[in-house]
Amino acid sequence: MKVSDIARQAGVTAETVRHYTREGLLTPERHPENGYQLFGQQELARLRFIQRARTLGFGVAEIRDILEHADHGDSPCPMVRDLLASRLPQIRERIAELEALAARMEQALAAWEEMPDGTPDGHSLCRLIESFPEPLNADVDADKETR
Amino acid sequence: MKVSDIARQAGVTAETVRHYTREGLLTPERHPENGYQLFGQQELARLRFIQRARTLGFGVAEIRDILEHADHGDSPCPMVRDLLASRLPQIRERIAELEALAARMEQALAAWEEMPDGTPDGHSLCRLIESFPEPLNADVDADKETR
DNA sequence: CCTTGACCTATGGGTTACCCAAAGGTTTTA
DNA sequence: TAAAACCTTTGGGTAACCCATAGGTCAAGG
Repeated sequence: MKVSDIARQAGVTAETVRHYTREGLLTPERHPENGYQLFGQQELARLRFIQRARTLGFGVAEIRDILEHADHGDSPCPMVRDLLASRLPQIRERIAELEALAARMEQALAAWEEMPDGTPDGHSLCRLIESFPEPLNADVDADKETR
Repeated sequence: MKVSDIARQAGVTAETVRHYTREGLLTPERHPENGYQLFGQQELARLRFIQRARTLGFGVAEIRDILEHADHGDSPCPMVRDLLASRLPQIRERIAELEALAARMEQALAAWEEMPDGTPDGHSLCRLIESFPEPLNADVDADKETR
């Protein structure tokens, strides 16, 4: 199998496969003559494993560690459980942040229904934004990479 | 006011202020002799405006556009409303993704209570992960940059 | 007056998980 | 056999900062 073959079978792009290979999660053989990467069934299983791990929230570096453990014959399961258990509260926190953000956005949209568009006058740039509560110096960056 | 003064007053780091300055959101004067950045009350107000906009989910590039509109004497309010209205559904979608992720994580943790840690045997790397439903080729990357 | 510590500057690299373009070699197909 | 399709590596982009480095500046105490 070449790159795009395994990619198609797993439902990812060839670029993603190359990315995992660069990161050491996949270790294809090389065709001795043309240098093409050659993947077998084992690599396909590995790729599917990676996908499942990704859907569980594991990062690429973590998956690499998990795979290395397994390749050494060690069970990665305890590590997997620990990672998952420690990550879950962070996800919940993130959800709460986003819900707060959505609530602020809705509140803004609702309030602005009955507020005139003001032309910037040196004291105000956009009342729609300035009428908002001052950030509490801690939740300012509470929505990193939302966009 | 120097960089760290305005930063303190707004509750952000000096690095953040420098970042906004580099991105053109703040345009401090320069001390002619030592090249230090000098901020006045107007810049402080601008910085606070930026913070409010950030808590509403606007990106730095968008805020720059908003500020430029205002600086040209145009009301940025309609733009602000449109941006907000178009972003809200994306936030909701993201929340739904994260909730699905949290549910998968909890389901995994629960199921693994009664599953033995297996040693990798060539057919299985980690059953805890492999016992999971195959990603549907679309939600694989549904949780980008969660970590 | 001078030293020290706190602060300033600009530059460049790191973070995350990929995506994309370019330049050039290879394989497949019509 | 020539074009289409695919392969390779390299390098740059994404978002919003954070951090390290090297070197200049300033305020206060001895």
